[in-house]
Amino acid sequence: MENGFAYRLPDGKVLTFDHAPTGAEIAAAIGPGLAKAALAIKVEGQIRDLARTMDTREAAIEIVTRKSADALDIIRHDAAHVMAEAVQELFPGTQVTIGPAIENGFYYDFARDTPFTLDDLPKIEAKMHEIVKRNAPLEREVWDRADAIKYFRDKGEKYKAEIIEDLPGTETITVYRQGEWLDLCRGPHAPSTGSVGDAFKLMKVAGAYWRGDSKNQMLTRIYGTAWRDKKELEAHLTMLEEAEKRDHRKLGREMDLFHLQEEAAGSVFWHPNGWTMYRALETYLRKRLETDGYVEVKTPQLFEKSLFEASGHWQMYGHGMFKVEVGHGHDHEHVQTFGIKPMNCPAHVQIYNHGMKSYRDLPLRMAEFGSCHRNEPSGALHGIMRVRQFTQDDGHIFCMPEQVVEESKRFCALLQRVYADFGFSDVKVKLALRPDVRAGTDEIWDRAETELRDAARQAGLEPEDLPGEGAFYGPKLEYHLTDAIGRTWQCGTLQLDFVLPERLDAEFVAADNSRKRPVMLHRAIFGSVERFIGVLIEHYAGRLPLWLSPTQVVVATITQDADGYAEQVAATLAAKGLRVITDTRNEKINYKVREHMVAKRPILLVVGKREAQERAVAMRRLGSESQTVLPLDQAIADLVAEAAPPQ
RNA sequence: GCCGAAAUAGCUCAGCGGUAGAGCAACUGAUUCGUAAUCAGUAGGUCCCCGGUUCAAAUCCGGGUUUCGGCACCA
Repeated sequence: MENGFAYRLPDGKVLTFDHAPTGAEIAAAIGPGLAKAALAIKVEGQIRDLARTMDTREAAIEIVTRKSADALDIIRHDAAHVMAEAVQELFPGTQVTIGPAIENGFYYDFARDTPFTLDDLPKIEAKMHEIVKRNAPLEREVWDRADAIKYFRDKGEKYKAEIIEDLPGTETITVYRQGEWLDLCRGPHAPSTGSVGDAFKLMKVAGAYWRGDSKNQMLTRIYGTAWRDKKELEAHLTMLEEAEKRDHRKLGREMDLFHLQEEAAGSVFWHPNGWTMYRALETYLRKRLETDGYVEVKTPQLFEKSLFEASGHWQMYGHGMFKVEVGHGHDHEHVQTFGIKPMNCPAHVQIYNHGMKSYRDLPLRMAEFGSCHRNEPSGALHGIMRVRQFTQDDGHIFCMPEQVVEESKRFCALLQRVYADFGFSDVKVKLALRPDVRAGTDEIWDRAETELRDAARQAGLEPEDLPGEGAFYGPKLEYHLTDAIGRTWQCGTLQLDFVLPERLDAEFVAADNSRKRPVMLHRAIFGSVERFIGVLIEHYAGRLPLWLSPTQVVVATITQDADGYAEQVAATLAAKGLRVITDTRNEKINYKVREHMVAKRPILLVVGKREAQERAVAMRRLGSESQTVLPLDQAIADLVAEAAPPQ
């Protein structure tokens, strides 16, 4: 096409023009219905405003409508702008900063002396609906850089001016106008504010630092959710309610698993039920580790600070450690400073260093359920997910450099096997690469990063790179699992360390009789046992698999006539190692059924006169509306098999 | 740590200057019942802590603690 313009649609059809058309013109050329429904145009995979004129003669294009996968981002970004306009109309003097689309919605950060409160949201929401109804066109304008800075500065929008100043010189400065209001924005946007529709809701207010830096001023952020239609919005709100029902703090209380209290903020009080679950989990993992060639150790809580100075932790993380000063001598005049361990690695190196190691001893896989304390910032604490005292299912593999890939691969396999036992089949891996401040040469980092990546790949996992996120002592693999409602949690980790063996002088005698440094792999599968239990509670919505359930079986009677038989059934089950309780209270069976189901007890065996006569039980499972009557012997055999931890 | 909100019986919550309340749970009694709440009664409180204002504070004000929602942090 010499002087023509040709654009290819997703179905392969090509549309031609004798001039450079706008996206809107292309949509109109396809059909009037589409022209009306169009929100934006995708040119070679890049989303643009419909009003923009095509700047290439040929391109693969696609019209984005409300139904498109990309529509939500546009709707949400538009909604953020509409919210900003609403806020500035209602609260003059409020400065705007940034307002992107995010997962499930959008937010906008405002600078204002008095932060917004929840009470402001209905007003803002009402104003937003008004602005959407005005349906003002969203018009893109290209501005001169200096003019733009002057404009925003004169208007008192110093944050916007600062954003422009920091944009690279090559960046085109664009502004979007919607009626009387305008905002600096890269776009793209739908043709008018009406496209936002009415399926949005403002959710919460929060503080957020300007540019995400805690040294900067705190802004006031408003979060909203926005969808294609009311039905989608309702579905999202229902999903949030579902997530709330799974909250481990709520279930932890209801199932009497644990509690937290003021005097020990960030430390868990495990109740008998929770501790039973905890021990079941620990026993299970201990078995897995044993099978995989680990030796288990136990190391101290408290260390003289010299050990942490030698390892480098005192200097790097001293601010987050709990420190203890102890006076010795007559008047306690000699003060000795200790630190409660925030991690187990220095202690494990001490065990490694005890006695000369030969290359024949490697790899040495050392595991510990190590209790650690970290003085987490108060705002970081969250139920048992983020605590100040936690137990790492920690492990360190001391190996020769040439064993790193094999050991990493082996660990990936073990981790995947463990996760699969809980139904976590979707595991994502991220590879945290060298940070700016780091130990070791570039050659060492090149090799370490490549080895971790290769090992993950060989284990069937494709890592996503996280540049700059690695620890100062080496790169790390982070394992993110996906729970039953699609949320991801980072639990496992595998970190390569070529600094600590050096600092703590770990060595082995090589085959050629020379002294060499082992490589250290730090690894954890659960991460923090506390947090993993929190994840499990939410993943299973409290309906734990039989082997993890604190109470596995309840034997409940219908009348007192069956009490003797019930005790007999319970005793038989207990003798087989099952955790069983009896409920012979003088209550109706309806009441008992409800109570045990609400308490999330997985198996209810109801016995009355009939069952006692026939040596049978009526089995009802949590989540089931019906029950099965079966012979006692069979029920016992079934339950014993089902209650075994994964093998 | 920062911004905002909250804290009342074991739990969920009402009360918002004038005698501390409800439902569920607990306890006692009656009921002996066939698969998600039987009935009646009894008992239960430093209204988070420390100050202040007031004739009078759960309530208003100040400081603190903890929790919640975010942000920042997460060896």
